[in-house]
Amino acid sequence: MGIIDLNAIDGGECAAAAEEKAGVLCLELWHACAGPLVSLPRKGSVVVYLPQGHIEQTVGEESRRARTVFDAPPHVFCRVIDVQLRAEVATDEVYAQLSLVAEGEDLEQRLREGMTNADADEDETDDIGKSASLGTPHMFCKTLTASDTSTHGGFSVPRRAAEDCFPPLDYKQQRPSQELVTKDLHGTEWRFRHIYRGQPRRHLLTTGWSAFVNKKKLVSGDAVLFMRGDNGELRLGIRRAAQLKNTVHSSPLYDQTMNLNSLSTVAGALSTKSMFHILYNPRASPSDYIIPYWKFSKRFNYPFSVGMRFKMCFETEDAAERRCTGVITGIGDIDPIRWPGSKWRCLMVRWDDDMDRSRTNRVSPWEIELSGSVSSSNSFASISKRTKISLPSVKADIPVPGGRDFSDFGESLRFQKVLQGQEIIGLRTSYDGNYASSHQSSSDVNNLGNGVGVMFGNSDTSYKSMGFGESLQFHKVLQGQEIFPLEAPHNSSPSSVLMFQQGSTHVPCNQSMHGVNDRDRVDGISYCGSREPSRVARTGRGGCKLFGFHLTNAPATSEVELTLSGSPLSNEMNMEDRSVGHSEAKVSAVYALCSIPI
Amino acid sequence: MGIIDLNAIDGGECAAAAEEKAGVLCLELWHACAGPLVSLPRKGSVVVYLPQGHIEQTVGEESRRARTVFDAPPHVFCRVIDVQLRAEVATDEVYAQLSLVAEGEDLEQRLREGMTNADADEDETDDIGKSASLGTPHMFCKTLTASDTSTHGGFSVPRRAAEDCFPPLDYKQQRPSQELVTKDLHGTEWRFRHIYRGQPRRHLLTTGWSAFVNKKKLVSGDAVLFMRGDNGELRLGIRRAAQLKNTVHSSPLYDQTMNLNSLSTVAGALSTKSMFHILYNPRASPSDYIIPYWKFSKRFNYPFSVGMRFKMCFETEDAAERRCTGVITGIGDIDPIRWPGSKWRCLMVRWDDDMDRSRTNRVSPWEIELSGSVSSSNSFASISKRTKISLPSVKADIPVPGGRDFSDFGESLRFQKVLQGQEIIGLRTSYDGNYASSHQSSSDVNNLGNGVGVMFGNSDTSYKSMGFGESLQFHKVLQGQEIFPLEAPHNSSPSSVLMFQQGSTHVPCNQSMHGVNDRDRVDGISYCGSREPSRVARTGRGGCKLFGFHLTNAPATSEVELTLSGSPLSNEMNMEDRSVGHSEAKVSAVYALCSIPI
DNA sequence: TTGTGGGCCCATGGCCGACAA
DNA sequence: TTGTCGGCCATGGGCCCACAA
Repeated sequence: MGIIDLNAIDGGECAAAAEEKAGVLCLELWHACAGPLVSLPRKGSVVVYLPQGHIEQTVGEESRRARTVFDAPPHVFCRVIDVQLRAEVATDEVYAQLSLVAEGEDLEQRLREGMTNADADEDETDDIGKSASLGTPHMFCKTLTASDTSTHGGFSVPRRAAEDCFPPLDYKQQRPSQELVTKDLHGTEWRFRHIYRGQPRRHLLTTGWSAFVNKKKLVSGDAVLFMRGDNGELRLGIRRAAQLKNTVHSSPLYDQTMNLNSLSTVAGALSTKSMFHILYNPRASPSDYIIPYWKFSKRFNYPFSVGMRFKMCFETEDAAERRCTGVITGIGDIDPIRWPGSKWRCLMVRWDDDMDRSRTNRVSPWEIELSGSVSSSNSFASISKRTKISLPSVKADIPVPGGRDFSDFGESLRFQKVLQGQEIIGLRTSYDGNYASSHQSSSDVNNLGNGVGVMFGNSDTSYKSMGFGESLQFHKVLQGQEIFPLEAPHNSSPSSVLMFQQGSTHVPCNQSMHGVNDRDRVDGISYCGSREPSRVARTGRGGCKLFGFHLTNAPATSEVELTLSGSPLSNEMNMEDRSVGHSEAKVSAVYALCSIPI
Repeated sequence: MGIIDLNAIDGGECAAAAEEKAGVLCLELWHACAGPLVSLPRKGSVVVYLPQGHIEQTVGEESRRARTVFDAPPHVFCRVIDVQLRAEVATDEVYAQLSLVAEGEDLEQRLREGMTNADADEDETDDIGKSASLGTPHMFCKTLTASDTSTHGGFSVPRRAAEDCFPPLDYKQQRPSQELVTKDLHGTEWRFRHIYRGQPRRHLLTTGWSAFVNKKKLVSGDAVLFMRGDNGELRLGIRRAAQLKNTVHSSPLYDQTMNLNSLSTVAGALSTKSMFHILYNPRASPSDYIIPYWKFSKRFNYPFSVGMRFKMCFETEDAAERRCTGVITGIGDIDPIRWPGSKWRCLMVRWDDDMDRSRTNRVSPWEIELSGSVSSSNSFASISKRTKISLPSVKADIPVPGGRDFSDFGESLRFQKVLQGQEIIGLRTSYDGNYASSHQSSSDVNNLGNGVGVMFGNSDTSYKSMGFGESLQFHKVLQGQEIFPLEAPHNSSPSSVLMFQQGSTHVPCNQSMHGVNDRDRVDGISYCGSREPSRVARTGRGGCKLFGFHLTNAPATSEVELTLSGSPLSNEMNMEDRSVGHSEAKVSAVYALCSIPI
């Protein structure tokens, strides 16, 4: 099985005309699967690449490493050399491989000088797929019901959809039926029995449907797309419900790390202005980190201020577009230490309809439209009238003297006060001891515990050092469980000790086990520390001690690296990890911090 | 599920006495699964480590790299710091993690001076497991029949085995039954319904058995072991039939590369005399590369000569020991370039019973016992009488002046004449061009083609340089196909050009795709070049050109690294490899050469 | 003594219309 | 118009003994 070239629209490379047509169909299918909100940049156009967002969406070891070595500006202007449409073999998830080359700084200079319209062509996004799909309306998308995915029955085809997309049946027959031959994004063939029966009569897919559901691991809530080309060829795609996409190995990240440029390679390519590749999954995250130049430049110097109202489009669960409104509650870099001046999700917002609690409270300027005045520049008088909440405005670019200090963000940033203030002081300690040398090496660990620690604090206090003599008791660390977020203590005293606590806001976190095959993969681990909020608990005998942990300042996600020590035989630790067979184990996890209340 | 510490025999670290007992049981179980021929060195003893054999058993990228950088003597004397018994999570395959430290050269010096009995204790192997299992005969091992593994029925327990290992049943009842609770090497619990029924009555495992077979992916021919500890606790293990163990990811090699010291790290540790770890699977290969010192030293300077007869033990398919006899047909280093003076599989042999064609025709001196005179040193007079074939004896240690020349091995080594003569002259060229820069970089490729090349030849000729202007036409490169061995030309002219040719001796070769998950893994590729033996063919348009290849002198295996160039859209190349999406692809493969006739 | 196969029961998959939202 | 349910049948898993090697 090979990966079908979804990009044959360019022609030239593809000799056979039939294949080219299939390519066009695939291109449409790709966009259909990607959803209405996804648009890709055109080949040859200029985009803005935000490494910050790229790292944020990259999970695991690769991201961890990149976060420390990535020394690139927050906004990189790139020329799009090539756009390749792809689909995950395992999940059918669509993604694009973008080949980019960093542009010279003159372009950026022009932008900073206010020449925002230079080289800005609003039409530069790749709307081929969209317009093409408008030209061929023989497509439908249905969110699967419980009955559709049950083993008990088949797939109920909406009448309009069947009449539109499937070859017509002879309705004069008692139970007209036919066999549908379809191909997915990979070119794999799927055959279904299409029958028109029942009382009242309806279109159903029976034989073959169950196998499809099983193979694609579809669950109710996922959506299937059927698409008929002009030549009558049927294609089908799937669009999964937003769910656990965080299986590292089923995501394009895998390729990213293994076969293409790793993040560190990207960093190198940026500095040398050579080409690099990005596997870009626009559905993986609501915030894009590849932005058309015109879109970015229009917003770069826009005078946002707290209180402004705005609109923003989301994709609803049934893959439809939905407009939401909200108000800007704060402005400020999400990571002023590492990415000062970045616009990546620099706007803090509150939504008018708070029904969806999980929605992000940080957006990037180019994601939103200002209410009332969409494209014009300075007509926010009307916006000011609507302002209901008055919060102190914060200057966007915060100076970072010495690279280690940072300013007070004001009250509007209070919710991230503690966590963003954390910084690493050389804690990346790997202890590869073993039975033979563990005793002599334990002194090193103790040194680490006493001397080095995580520095944290905020502008109200000086840095506090937390030693590592403290240890956490680890309870069951079992396969399939989830990792809980690091929570700040409930009392806001700056001297409180960070702790691991079982919380309600848990983020399914796939531990990145480098190259582990599917059978052995650790899908998630869970741990919880003391339940008392004030102080971490000392472990008794047998448990695993926390010898160190490590926090980074990456936006909206943080990372903890635990060095555990303890007998794997103990009841208090049990982990599907071969390295636990040794006396030490290291656990690295990345999880979101953005939803932590303080 | 965690990895049970199988090594609790040491005590001390493990607090609970019950767990310690379980550890003892696991140790026995480990040895039972490993088979009767496997013995591990004792902690603290001295062994001889043969990097050559280690590399030979390590497949893939890691081995490829190690083969070029490993700059260690062929025999390294090491102190065993620790021995950890392990079992593969995926396959239950047993292996051991050995922690070794290279000893000073004085020990080796003593050996070379003939003090073969110094520090040589024949009792130094770890026979705890064996003797313990002799002390607890409550164990049985049964090779699974078709009925045992069928979904139709359960597991038929041999009567003696059931009476020996299982708790007694009340035979007065109509159909006595009980539930057996067993644990495997990982501590995972398996419950079976044990019933005594049928006409005639017999012991059966019914409920639970099928799940076990499915989960462990047992097939008929595999064997299961049941073992009852003194406390009545039941353990079970499996011993798979020799089969496709060549799934890279299911082998301990994975850990080797990822979590522990890689081979290159071992090379470093050897030079600095620091500790290194080896994941040692004694069942993976018939030849051990970790040898007890006494065993090695007894044979190191032994005056082997062609014609000597010997005995050797093998494990038969039903896990029993079997003695085979043969005659030495030649003596010589398997790789005089890289490992001069190595004793690793330096004896060429012919077996008396040629029923098993696949048996190796090279053995190491310590693997065999000389017929008639086993332990005494110089009584090979009787052996000489038996000599039937007279071949010229070859001196074992061949001088390698300048590190690049080599001597004629004599007629007995003729079969490896051409291939062993090859050597690399700095060919490891990786071309990571891309669309943007491929044109300007092509000159580099041409430079490579004209200037650098593989040097090959033998003692009869001077070195011949083969340029890389030549190119091979690649036909279908498809998933699932196999790679064919590199064959020397059929005419023995030393100026012949090495070529890729479709041959009868193909070796299933797993391409090592670093960290690829199971679905995407390239299981094998095939290629064939021109069918005319004298000259490689020039490719026409569209095909893939061979820009370079690379041969190493590793024993019994060789390696070719191909740098391909060509459009992946062309009909002549199609590969399940995403990197082919670029203009270049690199293919690396390792395969055996030992069975190539010339 | 034990490997294989047939008999039998039952759980599940899967196709159907009934019914109602 | 279409989601869910009960009816119904086919298939296969799994427990039983018969028979024979």
